[in-house]
Amino acid sequence: MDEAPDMLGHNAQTAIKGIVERVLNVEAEMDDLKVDRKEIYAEAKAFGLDAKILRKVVARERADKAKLAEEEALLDLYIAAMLGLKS
Amino acid sequence: MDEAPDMLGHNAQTAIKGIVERVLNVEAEMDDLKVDRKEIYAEAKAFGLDAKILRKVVARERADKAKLAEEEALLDLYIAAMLGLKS
Amino acid sequence: MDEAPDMLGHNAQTAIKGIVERVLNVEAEMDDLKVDRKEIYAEAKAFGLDAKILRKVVARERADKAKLAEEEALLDLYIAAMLGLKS
Amino acid sequence: MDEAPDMLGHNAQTAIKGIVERVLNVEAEMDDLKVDRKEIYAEAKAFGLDAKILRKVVARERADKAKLAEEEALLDLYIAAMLGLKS
DNA sequence: TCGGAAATCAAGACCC
DNA sequence: GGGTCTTGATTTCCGA
Repeated sequence: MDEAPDMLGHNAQTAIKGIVERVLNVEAEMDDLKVDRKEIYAEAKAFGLDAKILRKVVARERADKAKLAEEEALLDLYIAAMLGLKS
Repeated sequence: MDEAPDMLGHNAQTAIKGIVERVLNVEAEMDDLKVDRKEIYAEAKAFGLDAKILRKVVARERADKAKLAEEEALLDLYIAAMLGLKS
Repeated sequence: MDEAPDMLGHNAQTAIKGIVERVLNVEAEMDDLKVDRKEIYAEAKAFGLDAKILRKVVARERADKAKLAEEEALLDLYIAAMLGLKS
Repeated sequence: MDEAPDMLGHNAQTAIKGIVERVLNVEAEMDDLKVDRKEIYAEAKAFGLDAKILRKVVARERADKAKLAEEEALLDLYIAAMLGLKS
């Protein structure tokens, strides 16, 4: 099961190999970050903080930021529309 | 949960703020990586590759690597068990 | 969620009652099996075996079996992809 | 990695094999039950019921039953204690 | 766009 | 009670 089926062109094989490699690298970095986050929460817990609550706070912050970004985008859209009306 | 929010000491407040900030930073990096990965798959698709299969391949690679790590752990466990038999 | 509980028709009430009853029965059986499993491990421990390792062995067996099923699925995927290339 | 380490006695090997086999059987039955439960919820959904709410109902029922059993046990304890006082 | 399938994330259960 | 691991919920992604 490990031999490459040579019905695929070399180009395709190379491309696949490259793609898989790059994704693996990205996911490895993501794993590292997950470890980091876990450590932060562990640290918080050791400090006497409730991780569960902290997660909620973080989630809320993220939602707020997303909302701001969305409003920003909407604003841009309005501006573009107004500018379009002028022309 | 039994005390009002504003009864938290300054230390706690500072700690919470710091924790949340750090987690937000880490998660922002994770979001970037997710974007990267998505772009890689999009690129692959544009190249004519099947993203679904690529995901499977990546998953298998990761599983293989995880399995290796697990073998290590199991081996350690065996060793510990054998040493335990001696005592 | 927008209507008061007692506005449910009799059909719905009967259905809910039946569903819940059946799930409870199934989960009761699952609880029994959990007890069985626990007893088996207790027995093994009494025999001088390390339950922790036994769990690992069981997990590995299950993973192996799952892997076989996954191979099938992956193969199907490959076949589908190849057939797709024809069209 | 598949050859049995013959440092284990035949008794132990047989015992391990039997234990693992029995646990696997029990877990296979548990898997079947999980499938059953999933099907019941799917059926409920097809009937127009909200699976999430149903899960909460089931959980509450289970908690109630557990509480009853606990009270029952406590009652038995009291009875035993009273009988003990007589003797 | 909707609906199901898959990945990610949080919560609960279980063992020690 | 603490840590780990399974399980359930949420979100995301792809195809019809």
